[in-house]
Amino acid sequence: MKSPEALFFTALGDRHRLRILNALLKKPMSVNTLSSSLRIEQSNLSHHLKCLLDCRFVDVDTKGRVRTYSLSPETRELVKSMKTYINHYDRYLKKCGAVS
Amino acid sequence: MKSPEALFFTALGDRHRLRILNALLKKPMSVNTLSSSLRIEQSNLSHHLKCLLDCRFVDVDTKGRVRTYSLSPETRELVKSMKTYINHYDRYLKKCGAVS
DNA sequence: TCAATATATGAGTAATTAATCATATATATT
DNA sequence: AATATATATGATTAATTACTCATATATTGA
Repeated sequence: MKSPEALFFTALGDRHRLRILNALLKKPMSVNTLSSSLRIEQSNLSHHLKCLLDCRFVDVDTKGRVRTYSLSPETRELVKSMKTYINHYDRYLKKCGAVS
Repeated sequence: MKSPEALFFTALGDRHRLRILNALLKKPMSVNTLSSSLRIEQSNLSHHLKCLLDCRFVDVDTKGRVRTYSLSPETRELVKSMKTYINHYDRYLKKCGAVS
């Protein structure tokens, strides 16, 4: 079983989940809105949202049958501070053959 | 193909690679030393080191046939600042069924 | 030069993670 | 109550990533 550290990075190391976080950085959104604006199929999206919610990277607010997801305040900070680091490694990352 | 962001997290989202970075946080080490102290088989270790080196998470210094790996200064900062975030999500991470 | 030591690499296999599909649940509307 | 809409979930399959094994390369010392 993975360590919390590895789980943390694994949970964030997915294209769709990062797109979701970036979208929520702008404003809270329902599943439907996320699905159509990011072009991620509903069921697939729900699985990713579950992962993000389980880890508390996002919060959710339910109104009737609409569920609106938002970034948790900590995650907002995290995502922003990550960007500066990623910027630094950016041009090297694609050279790592181990991950693709 | 993955975005630089996703590559960044994927490269870090591996148990062994994180153990390597944590070990190098203390002091630079040769492949041999890393292999025996972390109990990672030599060839497997080399593959992980290649990944970390390609991404410039580590630097290497070659003296004869001994190659000594060290944390790049940026990575030292990164690893430390990550720990505070990970601490916050720690108890939730294990609940994410999507990754194991 | 030959053997030994340290490390790296490529290819194949195993393990993990993501996507898909069918279906379930819950709420709202008629 | 019946239907429609929004979202979630479990199981299967597809894709990605890690591990292993055999072998390669490079350096050192006899």
